[in-house]
Amino acid sequence: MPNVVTRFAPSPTGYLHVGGARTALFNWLLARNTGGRFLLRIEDTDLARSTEDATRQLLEDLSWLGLKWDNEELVYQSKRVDIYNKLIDGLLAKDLAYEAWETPAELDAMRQQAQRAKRPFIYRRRKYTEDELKKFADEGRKPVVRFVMPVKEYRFFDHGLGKENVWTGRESQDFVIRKTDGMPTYHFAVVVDDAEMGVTHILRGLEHLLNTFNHITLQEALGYDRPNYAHLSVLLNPEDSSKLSKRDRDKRIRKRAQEWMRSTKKDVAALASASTLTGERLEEWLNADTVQLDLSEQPKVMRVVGLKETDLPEIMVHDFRKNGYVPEVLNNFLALLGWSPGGDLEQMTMEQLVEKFSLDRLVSANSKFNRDKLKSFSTDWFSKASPERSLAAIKDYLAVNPSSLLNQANDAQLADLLRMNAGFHILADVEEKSRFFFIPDDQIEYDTSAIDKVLLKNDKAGVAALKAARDVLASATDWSTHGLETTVKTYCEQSGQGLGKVAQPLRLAICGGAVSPPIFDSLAFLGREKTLARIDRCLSKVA
RNA sequence: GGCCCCAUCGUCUAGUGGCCUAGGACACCGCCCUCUCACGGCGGCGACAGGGGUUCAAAUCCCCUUGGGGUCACCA
Repeated sequence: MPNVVTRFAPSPTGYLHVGGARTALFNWLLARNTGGRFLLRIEDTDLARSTEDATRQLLEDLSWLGLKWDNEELVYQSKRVDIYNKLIDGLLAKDLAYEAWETPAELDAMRQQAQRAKRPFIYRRRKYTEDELKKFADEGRKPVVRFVMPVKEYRFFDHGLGKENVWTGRESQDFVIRKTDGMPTYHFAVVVDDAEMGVTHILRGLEHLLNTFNHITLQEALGYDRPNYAHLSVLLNPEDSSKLSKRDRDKRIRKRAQEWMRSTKKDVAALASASTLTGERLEEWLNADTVQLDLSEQPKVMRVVGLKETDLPEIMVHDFRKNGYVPEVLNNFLALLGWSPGGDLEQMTMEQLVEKFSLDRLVSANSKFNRDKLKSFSTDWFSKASPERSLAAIKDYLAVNPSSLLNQANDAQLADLLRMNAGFHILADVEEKSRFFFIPDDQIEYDTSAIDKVLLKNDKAGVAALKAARDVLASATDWSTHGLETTVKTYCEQSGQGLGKVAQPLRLAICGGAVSPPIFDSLAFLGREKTLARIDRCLSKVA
């Protein structure tokens, strides 16, 4: 396959959705596999929705994934309006397109009428009388331009489905190619740009399957070659098989907020004062699925109802990054959704993915996005990654999590934390298990059920063990992981106790709970002074 | 609802007419390891949606049914 050119053409609506990331990845892989080019184009013809900030976020995610595009100059459709208009004027001159004057409201009424009559709404060309045209002009109406779709059979070969797609064209209608604001529609711009950029292969979501009939017809009218098409299966939510959507995170928060109000018997006013949002705003949000909290409001509610960032379903590439996934893992996992290298091979490097990728191994059935499997890929990846790569990963994680306490750690300490947490799934797990190191000694909060179980049970056996262990540690000469292990284990043997009887009280004293990295690593990392201070504070709490 | 696409364990998938008593991975369950949580090791549970054909032979080809998804914008 010589001279393959693929492209990714997102509309800038913020951070990159994983579905979009997979589309970008497949296009990138095909280009790399064939020695071709991968181009990036920004589809910003919807002026109301496109912002510079959104474009920046999109490029940030794409770069983070490592999907480098080959065009130095980004193509922005909004800057190419003159080109589209010239071509549209050409179609108008050839009568392959025409001006249509219905307002959105009128079209809406026509659709409703069709629906009531139980027939599909199909827009076909109609003649306007002189009077009508004069009336529209007097009203100051602006026309759209519609493309004449011939009523005939359409067909194209789909490399994703591996079959020819046929459409009778009975429902084909004259679709809009220029909006009243003078911008081309997606259908027009996409066809022109793909042709002008020399795109040979278009890999896109299955939701575009029917659009393809419009696009190939436009190509014929404009005299363009037809590119190769491959439509990719849709990524679905594992819970309800709905399409993976940004709203899923908001949905999760709303559900939890409702549970919280029910179980604590609190009302909206209580939630409002605790979260500092207005009751009005919360009321509106709680009662309508269509209303979403914005990114600054979400954390306020989450804190009150006890939701962590990692409890929310990751949807945007940025979400995965913030939770401590690494691009190699996300790419690997995404590649396996709707494609397979064959056989039992699953975990692959980017180089292997590039080498193995081919269109004839695309899988046509929709796939559910299984985060458990992604997480296990991450676990495996970190267990094999070099210390240097892992260190770079956690520094990137901390860069997008500026409020993390681990930002206080230097590189050597971060490397140490990664080592002692070996076996972790994602970097957010390292953070969760290590943040206690960086909390001031007098702000450690003790988990009451852990105190009962570890210290108070059996007539305060744990308290006695902790006191004894304090003395042993206070006189320890070697405060290294290994030295502490020798000291404490020797003490345990001499006093005839299992290590667990001593380690758990110590763990509770230094971190406030029953879970931490291995105890000797933890003690060594904390240091003698802080360790003893925390033990003393813990003992005074239970006294 | 019309039109279109799809269909192997709960999930991602291998399978391209005989190598299939259907393989792997995740999840789940049990045992082992163990200073906690994890990691790890060993084992287990678990699928060709249903019905008709074609063929010596069907998970694989064809048809119907059922189920799931997509799409019906001056959004992309």
